[in-house]
Amino acid sequence: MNQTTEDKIKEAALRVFIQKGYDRCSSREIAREAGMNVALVNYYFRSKSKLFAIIFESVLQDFLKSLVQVFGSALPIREKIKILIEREFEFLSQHPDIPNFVINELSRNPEVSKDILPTLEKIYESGVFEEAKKLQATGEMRKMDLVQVTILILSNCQYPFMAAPLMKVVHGVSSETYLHLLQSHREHAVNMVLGYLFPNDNSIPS
Amino acid sequence: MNQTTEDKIKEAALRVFIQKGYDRCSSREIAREAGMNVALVNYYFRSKSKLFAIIFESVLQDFLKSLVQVFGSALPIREKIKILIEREFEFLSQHPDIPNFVINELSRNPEVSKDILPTLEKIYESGVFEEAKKLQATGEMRKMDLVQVTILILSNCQYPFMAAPLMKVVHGVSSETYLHLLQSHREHAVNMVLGYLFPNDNSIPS
DNA sequence: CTCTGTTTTAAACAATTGTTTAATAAATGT
DNA sequence: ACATTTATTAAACAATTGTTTAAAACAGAG
Repeated sequence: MNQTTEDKIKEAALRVFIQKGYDRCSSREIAREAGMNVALVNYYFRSKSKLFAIIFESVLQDFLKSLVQVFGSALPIREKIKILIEREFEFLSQHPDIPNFVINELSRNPEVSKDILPTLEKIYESGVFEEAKKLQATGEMRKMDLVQVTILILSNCQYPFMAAPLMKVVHGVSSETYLHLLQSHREHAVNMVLGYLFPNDNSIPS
Repeated sequence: MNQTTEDKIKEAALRVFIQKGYDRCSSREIAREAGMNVALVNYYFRSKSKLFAIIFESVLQDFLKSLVQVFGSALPIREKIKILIEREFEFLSQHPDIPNFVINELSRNPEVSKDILPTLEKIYESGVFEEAKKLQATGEMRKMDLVQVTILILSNCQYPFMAAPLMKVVHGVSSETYLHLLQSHREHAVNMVLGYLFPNDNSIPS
């Protein structure tokens, strides 16, 4: 509990922003969550939107961390994808509402802090795309646009968590049973994606 | 243009609600979009939330229509899934922001109108789940929870459209090239999902 | 035209929003 | 001890929100 007032505000803002989004919460709500006066929010961060920019940038960094770390590793690409999917499921199990949050706020304001660019460049510098192109040339990997490969992977990681409210309505399942389902969904995601991207690989159970 | 005032409000509300969500727009904005006074919104619909309930229910119906129609058809299940994916891509190409809209508003208020229940029951009455279980018993279809089958299918249809703002940031592509990518993504979704759900089927190109 | 009911408008309502101000409390340095 | 920043507070600001009111414009019937 030995944290500064500024940090208390940031933590409260993180919780409130992620849970409700920028427009669905008020400065007063953040202050209340942090247990202090409204004016302090602006005293430390000048405005609600400036505070949000700080929070959003750090969330986006966290959100992209796995991507950067895994792609930057020295593993063969098949392993990279496998580990990436597993890490995503792990991360999303603990932060299931971050994908929706990021996508919503990006669509509200697509301008993104330039502090993110170096992070993104790390992915490109890792050479993972060149590696993929080589494997595609030899026929080991299915030939398809590499943006689509990203879509393919993230679809099967993030959507299952994002769509929880919808699936609960459609299938009438509780939150607990749904989250339990997602646990066993992880290996399906791994097997399906790898099986499709590397059709000649027989190490994947059919 | 021979439409009644009530309909003009509904059309404006549909546009505004879907684009911005319930909390990010005002009654006055809807009225302005419809070209009339604010008070008319409440004159015809009593309140913003009652208007929203009407709009949301019809959007949800549209959103689930493909699911109901395709599953209710007489085709073999493999064809059902194939056509469902293709229909989803078609629908989402024209309404790319509906999935996010539905999921956001459901997570804001999970209580759903009971008018949706008959629609959902049609899916169960179609016998598609029994059909799937039979094929799973014979080994023709991969054995997995049928909720997960739904997740698998919808992941690869809806997420690509939902994640457009994120993908644009990560890969630095324009809206046009991204939407173009999604067109060719459709067959990948079909082939991957069918290939995974029906492992022994050789009619799918590897 | 006149009456009656419906539709539309401008104006006002209280509540809430983000933000600022001015005063107080706490901390810091001398 | 005092003086000076720094931190915190309550109160107020104008703007915007959803909603209501009361009057005006319009419609159709007699």
